[in-house]
Amino acid sequence: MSAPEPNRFRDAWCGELDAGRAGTEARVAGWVHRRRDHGGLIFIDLRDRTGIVQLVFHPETAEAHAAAHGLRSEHVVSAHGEVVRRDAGNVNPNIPTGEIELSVAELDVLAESATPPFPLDEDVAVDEALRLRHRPLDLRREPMQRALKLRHTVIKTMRRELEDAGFIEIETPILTRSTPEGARDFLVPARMSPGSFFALPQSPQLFKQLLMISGYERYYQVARCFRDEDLRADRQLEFTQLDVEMSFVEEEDVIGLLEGVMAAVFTAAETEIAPPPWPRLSYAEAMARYGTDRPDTRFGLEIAELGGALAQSEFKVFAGALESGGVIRGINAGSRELPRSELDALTEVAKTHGAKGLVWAFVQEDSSWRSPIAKFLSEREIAAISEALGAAPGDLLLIVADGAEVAAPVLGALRLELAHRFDLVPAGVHHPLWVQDFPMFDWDTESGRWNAVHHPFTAPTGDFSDPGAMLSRGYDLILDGWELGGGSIRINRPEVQRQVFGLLGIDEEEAERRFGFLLDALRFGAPPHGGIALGIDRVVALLAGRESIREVIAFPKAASGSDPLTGAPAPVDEKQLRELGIRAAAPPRPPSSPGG
RNA sequence: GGGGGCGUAGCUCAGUUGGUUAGAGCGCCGGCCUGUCACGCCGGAGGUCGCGGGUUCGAGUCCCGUCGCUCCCGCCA
Repeated sequence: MSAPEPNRFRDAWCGELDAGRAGTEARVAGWVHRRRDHGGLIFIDLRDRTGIVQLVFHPETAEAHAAAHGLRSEHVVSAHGEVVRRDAGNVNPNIPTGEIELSVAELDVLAESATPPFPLDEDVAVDEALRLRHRPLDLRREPMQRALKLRHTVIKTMRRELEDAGFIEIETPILTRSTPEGARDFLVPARMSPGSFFALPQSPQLFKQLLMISGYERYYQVARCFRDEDLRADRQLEFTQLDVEMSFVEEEDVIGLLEGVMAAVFTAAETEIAPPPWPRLSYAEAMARYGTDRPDTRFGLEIAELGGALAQSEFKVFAGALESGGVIRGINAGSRELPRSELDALTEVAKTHGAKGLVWAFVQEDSSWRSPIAKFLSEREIAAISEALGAAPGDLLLIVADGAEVAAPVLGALRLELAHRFDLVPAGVHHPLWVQDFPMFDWDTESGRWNAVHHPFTAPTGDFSDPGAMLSRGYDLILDGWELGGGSIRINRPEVQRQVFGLLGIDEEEAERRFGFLLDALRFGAPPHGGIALGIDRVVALLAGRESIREVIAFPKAASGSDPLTGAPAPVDEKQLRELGIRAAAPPRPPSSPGG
């Protein structure tokens, strides 16, 4: 960081004073990080955005010394004095400025601070609700400063890489029309059209496609997106994505571009990652081997297919699953001796994800099983399962028999649970990969129609006469089990777009009403195009090693969807509602306070 | 909407089978201290045990409800 513009508050950064400045005068400003008042000598650790420097107050400089005596945590001061090299015995090797200190001649107290509600000078785990309520203070803490600086670095690098590749950033509307990403929309009542609503964008999807039709060819945007769904550690009501779209491209072009961008981001974040190209996995393979479309491949525990070994089984649970078109799959959890309570806990995990039960078996020295179902299986079947799972004496085997749509996620969840429980994820290792060849449609038994697995603007491959077998030209970027982003080659021919709408049960009239502007634009020469959207919050959280994206967002919502800082959402005046022509069906709940 | 976890001093936590006046460390306030850097020493203040109800001679502890935070399922790419 370059030296600050000199003014009456400061002419140097705390964190950048060094022995080279010894013997010169300097003026610094910042917050009181810690004080050590010896009665005679007073030491103050002064903090600004660059770091910490020690101020020393000698009794001989009576005025400054008296003022220093009254300093408390987080008071804001400006100090002027001489930069002095510390004696060898007084050097503090723990801070970058530990070789020097500022011997203060003049001290200005610019603002006092109430006692902070939680410590800012050490990295202790403080209740998150309290941190969010006092977010401005929380953001002073070093971990948050680091996180937000990293976020800036990530975004800056993304912009630089895309600009170097000829992309331009174009803003798209925040007040727009509901577009079907599948999530619930946030609505904004339109005062000038009573009874009508804007929707906040779930993504700039249609606008970026229109920009391709408009001939910009290479667009990006750091775009805020909104989805009115329940929150999670990796999901907020509003989030930021790097939105990219390009013309005259196919999958390889987009994937190659993004690998370059992400590799540059990792470099900028000083984090190791394998050089591109990164591995590809088909959706079918990801589901079969890892039980999820966003596999964490940093550890093994792959899922194995056991149906072949059990085709003739007389064990009812297995035979029944196979007869009804289901599967039998398992995981070798490795050499573990688990008490009954832990097996029950694993069974609970399986049930949470829809399994009716979980079969466990310990492989004994003679290769026989200790398992509740051992007596129902023939020796040959046991041997075949053990073989398929690569089992050795001491291993714990977990088996699920169910429909594939249940067995896969159950085993996927068990895989993660085992990795977590037994600490199988290697530290400091990152595994990127692409998942491709998603099904284009899936059959929704509830509504009795086809759904778009990605979204209805994704280009399909295959034959419309067999929608269930069609694949999409989509691709997801997965890193360590996090879905960092997804995109696709889009439909650029109106007749294909109409066919997809038709299959989804959207008739001509509805298509015209909801997407007429897109269909119309497609008539005037849409180039082949495709793109991707990367979840920036997730990218930063992953690079920062944080479990939750709240840790890399300056002012996030709590998991309940409210903002503990501002109290949003909050009731509004009756007058505001009248102007908008709307009425609240329920009286607003009074703003709640803890313990209220 | 459903399930799990948490809620005790400003902060982080302990609190036995239900039993007398609810504790510790840090922080805070006061005093002493001229080389500390998690300064040290002495003294002090600080509690609606989230909130409401119940059981009991007696509840931080047991029961019911409720609020808040959080993780997960559903939902959401």
